[in-house]
Amino acid sequence: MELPLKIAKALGDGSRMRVVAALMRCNELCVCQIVEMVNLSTATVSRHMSLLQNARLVKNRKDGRWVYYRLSEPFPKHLRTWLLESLSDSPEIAADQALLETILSCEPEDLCRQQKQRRKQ
Amino acid sequence: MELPLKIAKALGDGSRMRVVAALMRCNELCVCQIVEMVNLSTATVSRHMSLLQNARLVKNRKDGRWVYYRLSEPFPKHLRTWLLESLSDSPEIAADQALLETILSCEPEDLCRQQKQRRKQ
DNA sequence: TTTTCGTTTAGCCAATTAACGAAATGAAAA
DNA sequence: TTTTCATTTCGTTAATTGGCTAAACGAAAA
Repeated sequence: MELPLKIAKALGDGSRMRVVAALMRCNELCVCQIVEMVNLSTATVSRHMSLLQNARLVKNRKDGRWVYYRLSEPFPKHLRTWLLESLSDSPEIAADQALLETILSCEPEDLCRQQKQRRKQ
Repeated sequence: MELPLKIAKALGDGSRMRVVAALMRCNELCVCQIVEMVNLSTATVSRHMSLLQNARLVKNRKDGRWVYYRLSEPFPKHLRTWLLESLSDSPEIAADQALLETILSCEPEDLCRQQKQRRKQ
């Protein structure tokens, strides 16, 4: 029961469910992109991601200074289907999706620069 | 996202996951039978069950003084499949299953009487 | 109606979790 | 090597959750 319980706990938080939903469509996202989407501090997002990783729902890949997250392979198939179905009509997820298109249209470097600017204000 | 999030939170507790797993095999269980299985106070079990009901994972039926819980109809199909798969090799769930056979072999009335006895000790 | 009794709700406390800012890490750039 | 900078870890605080006992509820029995 340990792993399925970890998985349920991992999905039992709004921000983490939004990230998983985003990764089901996005292939991969780096931390700063996720920060931009969920609007939480980098530290908080990092902790959320390590929880998701601990539940084996995501894995990461380092590219230079950036860390990219994507869904784990294999991601539990039926869990994925349930999530897709039950989140298909969620306005929050749809809004995230729209926001992500903007986020993905610029380079992570630019995103980080913008976030740094905002922090100074 | 509200309902799927409620569902994930509801499943994100060991006792509640055990109850759902039990109900996937058992058709229905009354509160005192669940108390016997998870070994928590009646009040705590009742609170867990109302959480599961609020996530629409279970529904109840009153029969005299007893309240029986069963999985909701419809229970999310793919979620059920994921749970069955991922819990199939869980020793805790197997132990619960064995315990349930004993529990189900006596009438709820007897079970309640025994529990009351134990409380007096 | 009054009593009984299985279940639920209320009130409280301890443990867990989620958030942040600050400090540490570690890899690329200078 | 030293600096830079995205990310992670640490330390703290506020909010949430899970547990209990006691009180309330509500239906059946007396």
